[in-house]
Amino acid sequence: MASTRRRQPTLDDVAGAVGVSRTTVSNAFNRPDQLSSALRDEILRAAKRLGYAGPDPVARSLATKRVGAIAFMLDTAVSAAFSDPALSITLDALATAVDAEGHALLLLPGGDHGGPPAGRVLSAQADLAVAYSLADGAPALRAVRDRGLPLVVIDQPHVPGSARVSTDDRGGAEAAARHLLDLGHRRFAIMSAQCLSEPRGGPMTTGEAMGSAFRDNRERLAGYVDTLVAAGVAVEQVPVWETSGTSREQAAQAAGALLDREPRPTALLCMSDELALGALAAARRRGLDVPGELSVVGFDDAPPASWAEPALTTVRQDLHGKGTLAGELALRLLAGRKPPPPVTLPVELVVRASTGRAPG
Amino acid sequence: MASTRRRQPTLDDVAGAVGVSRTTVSNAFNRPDQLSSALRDEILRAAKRLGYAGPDPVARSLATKRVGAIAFMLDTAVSAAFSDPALSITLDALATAVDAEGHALLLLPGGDHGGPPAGRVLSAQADLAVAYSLADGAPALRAVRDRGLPLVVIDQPHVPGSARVSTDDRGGAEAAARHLLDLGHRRFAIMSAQCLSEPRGGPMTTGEAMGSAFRDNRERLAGYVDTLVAAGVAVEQVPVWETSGTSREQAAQAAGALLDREPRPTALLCMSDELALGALAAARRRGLDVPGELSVVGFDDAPPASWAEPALTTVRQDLHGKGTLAGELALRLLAGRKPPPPVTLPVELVVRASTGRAPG
DNA sequence: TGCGTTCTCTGAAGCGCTTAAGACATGCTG
DNA sequence: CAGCATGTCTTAAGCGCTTCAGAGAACGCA
Repeated sequence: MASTRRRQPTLDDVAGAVGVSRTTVSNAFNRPDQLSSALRDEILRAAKRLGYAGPDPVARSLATKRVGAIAFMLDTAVSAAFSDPALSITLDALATAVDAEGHALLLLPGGDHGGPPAGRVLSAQADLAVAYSLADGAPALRAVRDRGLPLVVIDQPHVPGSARVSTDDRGGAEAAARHLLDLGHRRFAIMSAQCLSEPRGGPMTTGEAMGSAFRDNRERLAGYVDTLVAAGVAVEQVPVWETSGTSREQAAQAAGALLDREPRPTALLCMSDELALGALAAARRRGLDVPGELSVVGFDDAPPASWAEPALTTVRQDLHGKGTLAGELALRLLAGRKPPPPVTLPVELVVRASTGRAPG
Repeated sequence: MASTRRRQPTLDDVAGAVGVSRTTVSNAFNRPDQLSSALRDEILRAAKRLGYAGPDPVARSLATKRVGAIAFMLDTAVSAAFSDPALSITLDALATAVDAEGHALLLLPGGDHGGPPAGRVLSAQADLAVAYSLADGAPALRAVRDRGLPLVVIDQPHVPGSARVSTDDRGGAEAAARHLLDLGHRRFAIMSAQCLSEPRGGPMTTGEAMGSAFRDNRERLAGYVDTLVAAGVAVEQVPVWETSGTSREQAAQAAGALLDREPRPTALLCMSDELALGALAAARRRGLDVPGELSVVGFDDAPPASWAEPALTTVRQDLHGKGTLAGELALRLLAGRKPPPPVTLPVELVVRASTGRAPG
């Protein structure tokens, strides 16, 4: 295509130049033990002279039925992905794990329906797909199945035939809510990231929120709500706010809306650290003392949680371990082995400085 | 391979089932105008019935000589990439730009020599490569050339035949240094990220630092040093510290080492916001008032710079624009057009609260 | 009616590589 | 010296798809 790129030499060119068969040249690159080292050297020299950089990856893949890449499917745009430390860490661990076996990551960012467009998935050059927190019923998942690609899902409902790793979202949320109840709080508000496949932004009822297309959302919400209900909190009075995006600024705006309500909540349950950090910013702007007048708890325990001022009370999950495990599962499926039973990773409440006794 | 994955049907299977030629089935998927819509519907129905999800991407690529992916080559591991907001933003903008034309990003993380291993590049399934701040002479660059892949370089020395976009690193550094000189500072220290291909961590002379394998490092350093020298500062007295990694904690440690020296510097020139934010943390731990006792300036103006406490004085570059431009250049090369002359994007000093008059 | 178009569909040649199977010469064993 | 293993290289059949160059039939127009 590129006019500047003139035709690259092929195996046949090298074979012709040296006067051997194409197979021998292929072996020179792939199976050095299959030919005399003298001939091999000659072939490699000729290749270099002709500007042959080695077997064409695409042609090789067609012949071997192996690409050497793993498709990573996100719900969000790449931007949101990278600005979310929780995802970054998981992705990194995954990349490291599969890199060891020579697999690179092909990024398939989200489109409009809670995941990448099906067309992208169908034409992706990959041996396996990893789905990270896609919306239920995302078209991408169907496309993966149609193609017969092995699949690893992270923080999503189980897909038959695929490997799965997820987090004890509900347990973590319960622990967070219980912690605040123990501190005497009774007026709560909940901050949620995007709930529905079609993001909206703004207040919603707990009922609406429970209809979230995202499993981790539903689980965390259920953990909060069940715990509050069990403690006798009138949950229909608990406002839930969906942020309009994932940036910290958007989180701050959402938190502001919640904090400007009367009566003002004394405790904010946030479904991620980024939301919680936005809430801290909103509180600061209003001159609200945290934790004196407002307690905030996050989820994930990503690095910024401990840098924050005040340091964030949050639910720790092993992000790195999650990614590593997902990578190992991927390698396992690629090796032709069966997916093991789904794994749920434990969480742990980390109490820091952003939560305190309820005021008054 | 995967024993669970049974043979997927091919174009021929569909053609056989419908009783048409393979070409016609191909056309049904790729060029709907080449056949009657009745037949097309029948073919699509048959495909669905047989579980044929569309043309195999690899085979299609072999025939069309087009993959639909762009290799993104990093110096660092994926982790560092994602924890660096400057890179995240650039990468996102790039991804968005090329996504519009149907290209996904293939991530090639760094190995040991200032970029991904050559072997990974040679076997990467991509139509074009983007190099982001690789070390000079990284093997990956040679591999790209050997393969005859089009190349876009970001923040790197120009490579003949490739497109290039970079930042006015030197100008930005000069502005930062001048700002501090104007505030009366005379005792400086410089914090640098990884300088050499082989990271070391620790103090280094400005001479060593100028031998950095990374162009942006050299340029920023030169900007600082030239400006200080021109103002009569004894530059051999200015300590330079290379951090041992890119995390904020590592930056804080490096800054701590600098702040514990006697006489303590009153101004810290940091080659990135992340380093500067680490420095703020180190100052806080030591009870140093910023900007009363210490001024800190960063580079990049990524979002966390303005959230910081105190908000960071820094050199703004248009990270999003840089990524978008790189993406456009990539598309341009893919369209077979010639690379335009290298572009250098302007920068701008943003004065916030982390810099003030020199104490005393 | 005759002839050039247009519409549909087919044949066949690749794209560049891997790999099973086999040819041939050589060395080794008993 | 027969017989067998070993080492070296070749032949040829794919991998699954795209696309150029037609073949026929149906159609329009003068």
